[in-house]
Amino acid sequence: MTEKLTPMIQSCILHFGEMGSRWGINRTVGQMYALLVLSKEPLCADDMTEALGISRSNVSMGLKELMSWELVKLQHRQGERKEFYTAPGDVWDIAKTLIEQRRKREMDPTLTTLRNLLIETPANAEEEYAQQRMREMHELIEMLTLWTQEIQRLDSAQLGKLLKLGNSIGKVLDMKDRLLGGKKDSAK
Amino acid sequence: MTEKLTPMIQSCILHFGEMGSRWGINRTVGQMYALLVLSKEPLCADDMTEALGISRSNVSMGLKELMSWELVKLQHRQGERKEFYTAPGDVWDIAKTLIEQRRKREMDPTLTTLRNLLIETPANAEEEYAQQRMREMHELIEMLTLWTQEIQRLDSAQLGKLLKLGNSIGKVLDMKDRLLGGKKDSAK
DNA sequence: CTGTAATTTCAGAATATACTGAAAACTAAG
DNA sequence: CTTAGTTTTCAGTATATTCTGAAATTACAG
Repeated sequence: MTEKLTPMIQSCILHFGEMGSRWGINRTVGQMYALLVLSKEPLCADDMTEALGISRSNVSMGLKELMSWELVKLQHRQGERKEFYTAPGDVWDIAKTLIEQRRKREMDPTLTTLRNLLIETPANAEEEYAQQRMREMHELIEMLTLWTQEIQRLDSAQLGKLLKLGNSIGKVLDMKDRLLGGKKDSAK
Repeated sequence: MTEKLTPMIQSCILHFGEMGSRWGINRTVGQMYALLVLSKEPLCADDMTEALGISRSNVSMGLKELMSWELVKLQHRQGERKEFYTAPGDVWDIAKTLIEQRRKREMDPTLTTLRNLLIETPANAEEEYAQQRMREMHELIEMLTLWTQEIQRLDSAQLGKLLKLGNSIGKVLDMKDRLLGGKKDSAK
């Protein structure tokens, strides 16, 4: 972090670096992405090298990772050999990508594993209990998966509406209760 | 992983170990927790040492971490010096705890940082743009925070209902649209 | 209180992850 | 086809994390 970044922007980049390591991505990749998000203009690899004070090769690997997450867009300029990179302009698009990628990396493999273990016949009482637990986990994770997929469908405009609604989910669930309300107990 | 665990249970434990490292917790802690969740009976530290083939001190540190996440319950048995540990019986309780803890560790600090940066006066056009981005992030993360807090309120029974509803969120959001529908465009 | 079963701590070793510089591999203008 | 600008790869190094055994501490049955 050697160069011409203002303190405000530096702080933000440093923070997302720290947070990055709490998510799957490492510090440097987190910093690179914060830098991209905060920059109005597309940046080339050398810009990032200079701004963050890390090696060119590190930037290259970081970009590779960000690409595999589909978090950056590439810009090819006429008559320029360099590639330029940007983050999507809409923060919600970024969040949706993150949510989807995390689902793919964290939930899908677990669902597969659990499914495979659940088709086995339990050999004893211990395994029977364990399978029951796995069944519950599978059900829950599958539901979370469905939710995240629904969330993918919302575009920014719809999101804006929900935002203005206040604590949307709560209200929306209440509505569900009222609408579906046929069942005699309201379970609250 | 040396002992008397059946292959099925072993596989599950190994998988959650791997996944653990993609979340904040490390492999061993992930394995320990899977072991606890799959065991009907409470386990003591030595049980885990033996089942997972890791050192006693490692188990101790892992338990400390699981306690800090509030993911394990402690059982003190009359006339026994040992402590015994269990995971909550309800998988949804576990998930809620995970969601809440992750919010505390990943979202809250970021909200604080962003808020602090947003009260500063931008020094130039660059900072103005950056602040705009930060404002959007802050708004989005704040909304996600609200959602997770609403989710905390659901108990297992309500969750079961939602589950049976199928792709609940989607339907529920449609309902919202229909209910609130005053606005002339349906934004779909 | 005492003695001992049990847990926790912690310095150092083992392992895993991140980073670098130099060299190889692209790529497109000329 | 050549060549210079640019990106990628990768072996080695630096850093960070995890794990262990031994010692210190705690807790409780007697």
